[in-house]
Amino acid sequence: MPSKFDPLSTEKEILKFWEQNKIYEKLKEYNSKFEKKFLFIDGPPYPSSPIPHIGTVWNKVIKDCILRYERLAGFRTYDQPGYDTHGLPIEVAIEKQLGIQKKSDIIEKIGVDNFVNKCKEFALNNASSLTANFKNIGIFMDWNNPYMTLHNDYISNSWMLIKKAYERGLLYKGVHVLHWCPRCETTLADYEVSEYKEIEDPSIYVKFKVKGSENRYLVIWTTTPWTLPANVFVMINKDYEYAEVEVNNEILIMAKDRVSDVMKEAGIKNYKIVRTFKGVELVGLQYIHPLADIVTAQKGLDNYHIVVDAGEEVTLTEGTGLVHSAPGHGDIDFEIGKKIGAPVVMLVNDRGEFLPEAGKYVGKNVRSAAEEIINDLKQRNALLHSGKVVHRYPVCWRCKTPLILRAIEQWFIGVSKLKEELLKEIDNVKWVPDWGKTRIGNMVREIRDWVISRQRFWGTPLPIWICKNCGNIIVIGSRDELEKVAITKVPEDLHRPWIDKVVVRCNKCGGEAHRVPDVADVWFDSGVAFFASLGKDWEKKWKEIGPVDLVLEGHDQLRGWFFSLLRAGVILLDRAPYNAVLVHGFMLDEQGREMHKSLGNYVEPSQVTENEKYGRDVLRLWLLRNTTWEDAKFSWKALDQTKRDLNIIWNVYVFASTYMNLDNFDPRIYNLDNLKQYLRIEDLWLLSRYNRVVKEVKESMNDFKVHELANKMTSFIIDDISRFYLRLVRKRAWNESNDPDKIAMYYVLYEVLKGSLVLLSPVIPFTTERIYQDFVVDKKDSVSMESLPEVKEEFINDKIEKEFELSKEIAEAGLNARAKAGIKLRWPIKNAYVFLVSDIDVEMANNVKEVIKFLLNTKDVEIGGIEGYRRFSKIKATPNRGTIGPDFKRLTNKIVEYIENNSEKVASDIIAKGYHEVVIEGEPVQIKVNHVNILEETEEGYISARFNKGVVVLKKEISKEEEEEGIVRDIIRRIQFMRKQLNVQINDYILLYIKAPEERTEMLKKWTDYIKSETRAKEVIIGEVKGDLILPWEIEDEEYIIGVSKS
RNA sequence: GGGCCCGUAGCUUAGCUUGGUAGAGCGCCCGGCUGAUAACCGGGAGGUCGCGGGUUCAAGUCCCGCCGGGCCCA
Repeated sequence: MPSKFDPLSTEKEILKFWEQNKIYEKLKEYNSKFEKKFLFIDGPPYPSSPIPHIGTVWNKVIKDCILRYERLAGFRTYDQPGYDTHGLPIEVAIEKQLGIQKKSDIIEKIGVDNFVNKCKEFALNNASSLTANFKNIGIFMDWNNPYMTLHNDYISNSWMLIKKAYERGLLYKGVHVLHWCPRCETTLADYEVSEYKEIEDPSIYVKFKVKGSENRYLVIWTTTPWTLPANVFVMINKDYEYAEVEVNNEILIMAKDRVSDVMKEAGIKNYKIVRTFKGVELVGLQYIHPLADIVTAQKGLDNYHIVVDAGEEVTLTEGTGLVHSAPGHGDIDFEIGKKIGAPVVMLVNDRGEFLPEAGKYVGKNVRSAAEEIINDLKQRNALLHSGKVVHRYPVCWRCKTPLILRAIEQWFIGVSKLKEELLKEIDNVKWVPDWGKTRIGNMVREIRDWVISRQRFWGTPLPIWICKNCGNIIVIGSRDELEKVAITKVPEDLHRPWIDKVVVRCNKCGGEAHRVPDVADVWFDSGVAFFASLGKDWEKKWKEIGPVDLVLEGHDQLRGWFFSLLRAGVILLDRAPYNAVLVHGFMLDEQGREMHKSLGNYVEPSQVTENEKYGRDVLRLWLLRNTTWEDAKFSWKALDQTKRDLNIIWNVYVFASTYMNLDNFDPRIYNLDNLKQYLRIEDLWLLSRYNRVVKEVKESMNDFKVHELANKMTSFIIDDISRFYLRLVRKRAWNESNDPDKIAMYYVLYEVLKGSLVLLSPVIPFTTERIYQDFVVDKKDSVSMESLPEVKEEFINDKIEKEFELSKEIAEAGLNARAKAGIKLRWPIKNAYVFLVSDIDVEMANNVKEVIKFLLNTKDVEIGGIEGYRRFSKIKATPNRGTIGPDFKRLTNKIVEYIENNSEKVASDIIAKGYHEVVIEGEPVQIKVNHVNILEETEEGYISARFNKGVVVLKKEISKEEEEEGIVRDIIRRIQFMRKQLNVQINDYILLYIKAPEERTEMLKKWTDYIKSETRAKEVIIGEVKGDLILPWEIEDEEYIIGVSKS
């Protein structure tokens, strides 16, 4: 493998390798033989744009990581991607393309068939482009076989849900007040009302004259004057306090607490509250509608124009405490009106224009008519005040037109009846994280019936036929079923307009039944994915491979897709269709804002993946390291760091590969049992660490915690292997012979690195594939065909890991002491002293004495109890809370304080007798050695560094012998540098010439053998200036001239 | 108005399910080219873990309230 890490060219190479060697196809074939199954259903993205958002890339990379991991884990993995291809996003895009302004133009000018075909083409093109982008970042899914909601098999399968709902008595056509887009001319469900805009609307106070009075008026407030022609009654809260307010000889009735605000807003300064009373007095009061003479629909409504108690639906935060109600244009109005038997007056057509029943306003757009309505009110002395208000108003999620509310007849599935079943089912699902369950639970408690019909073209046609003769409803569950009852040809394409022409024979009267014209809600399309995507014979397939093992999407899908899947699963199968849900966060910009092209903060994935500084795996690793369910902020700095980490990982494999290849090491001819006796303690430590990490990672992945996989594996390779183990074992690789000591090290390293490669392959598949092809000798076609490494519990050794942790802590303190004393690490010292508080720590440190010596670069190390520090120090005691707490409970803080205030006395008693006695709050207390840490201050001539388990002491002064060896090591270092400059290979010999200061010449002659062996020199000639490369070096203020030649 | 999430060193964050003396990277200060890698390695300083209560011998971690920020519903 190349020694230099170059992600961009590596990744292109691997993309080609995968393509040319059909790696995915081979993997699929290989994987299909596994016994256990893992069914994954892809949440279908909208192919509305060919370039994916980084957040979408994160989504795909998480999915890819999990799928790759499940394959390694031995699961037969169902990995079909999906695309959501119907609905308003596509329709609006095509309308724009074709310059269509209104729905009727589609029918009259373009033709529905033509329109539908263009929608289809658009969706397929974008899907194709997205697919290429996903493949490019290494997403191993079945891209030749995506499910698409526009496929006829998918549509045919999906009909079964509606039929099942019908059979269960859940399907109905009914009237509800729903949001309506007058431009798109379709209803929208609540969950599609996701966009709001700041909109200016009229804010008017209107007087409704009390019937039978001369000058008494109910005052109502509205920002939707267009709903006044449809007014049926007025709502109050009977428990509120109301007032009669005298203004210009008129009595205005409103809530007492609203009087001053209303007067202020209306600019009325002269008014008087003449009476206050409970709202109950108003109930049943009749009023006269101010526009009755010009609104046809108001005829016959006199008896309904009364004041009604609506309880807490009426608030005092704004308005007057009297609420004008138009059941045809308001949700709450509708529900209250149903209770009291009031008629539903709905005066607006699909385009947002008034119907003839609106009388004077017929044909006018509801928003445009506001001014005229306000004028008419004024002329009738019914307008108290007219102003403007800017408020957040819902707009169409695709075309941004302000929505209106209309009571309209639509097709519903009565899911509110299934509330208890839904709540029970979410308990049976694993939610990662837990709060996903709490959230969706709250949604279920507030669930409303599912409006599944839409008045558009490009969608799944509702499979509902109604007999023209007798009105019988026929619900069809599949294409096969339709063919059996159709008396006309069933077209290949089940879309509108062709499906509209299919006539069905009525099974009741023999008459002709025609399809209702509606198409289905897009959440219907995605909600049926778990079975509709299985193709023909979905029921048989479901029995084989259902239920879904995992669905995985952003947290917005709790209310969206996860919810629609859940509803569909319970309706169709009486169960949640999935076993587990993983929720991921959103990708934000560096400031925490959402990324949008219009905001100029949008980063395209290719800015990372095609950047020679980074690459695909850098992006993948960084994405996966973020905590999956939390929103993440994009960060170039974090990508820099990730690149560095990947480089270190690469170098670990370069090191291992280089030396193993040099020695022709073949792991297949050895086994661990034979090599066990040659293992050093650091080998055992690495095996312990490795098996522990493998175990932890497997546990993490049981919960699909991919960020823990990514973080633990990279940390293990970088911290444990690169920064620690390789430093310890490097010298073992230099040995020329096939020494078992070296082979043992190679064997352990190979096993660990190979297993690590496999575990990392779901995270960084490009890099691991490249390394795998060079590093692994017993290899398969691809790293992705490997199996997860086994956990060998017998190697997990708490004791060794603690010993090595201790050695690190000792080394850290020792290096600190060196730095304080100004002693370079390269200079060997004769002695270091380590004093530890705990006898157990002393024993452990002695077990890793050789490691400590190496790490400190000392010839010897004296390890002992903390009392040994007395030779160098004065002593003190500090409290150890971890042991005081359990022993003394509530006295703990007092004892801690006592020890701190009597440090030396406590310390000396403990040293002398093993304990210190004191009375605290009347209780005798015996402080023992394990209750404290004994620390001491260092004498002159020595330098120490404390750490929480003890102290490391070094002699400040360097001896002559130590100095000589230090200089030799400095010389050796320069020689290594020059070898590199000459491009001398690791196993090549050199000739060496060294000219030293006169007083060093004799000294150097004593060290020539040492220098030879350390630098791989054939000869060392002292005193001559010669060589292919000659450089002067200044070492300890003296000049040395070193010459190097290849031999 | 209701629900959910987040708050740890100057910056970015791990730790929380399973309570025990708070870790990492960058930045800052001081060192180093001990034959993979200077795109590297080492040491140090720096943290009232948003605030206040509670449970506990012991709380970043569990419970309650508040403050600030974000998302969803209305």
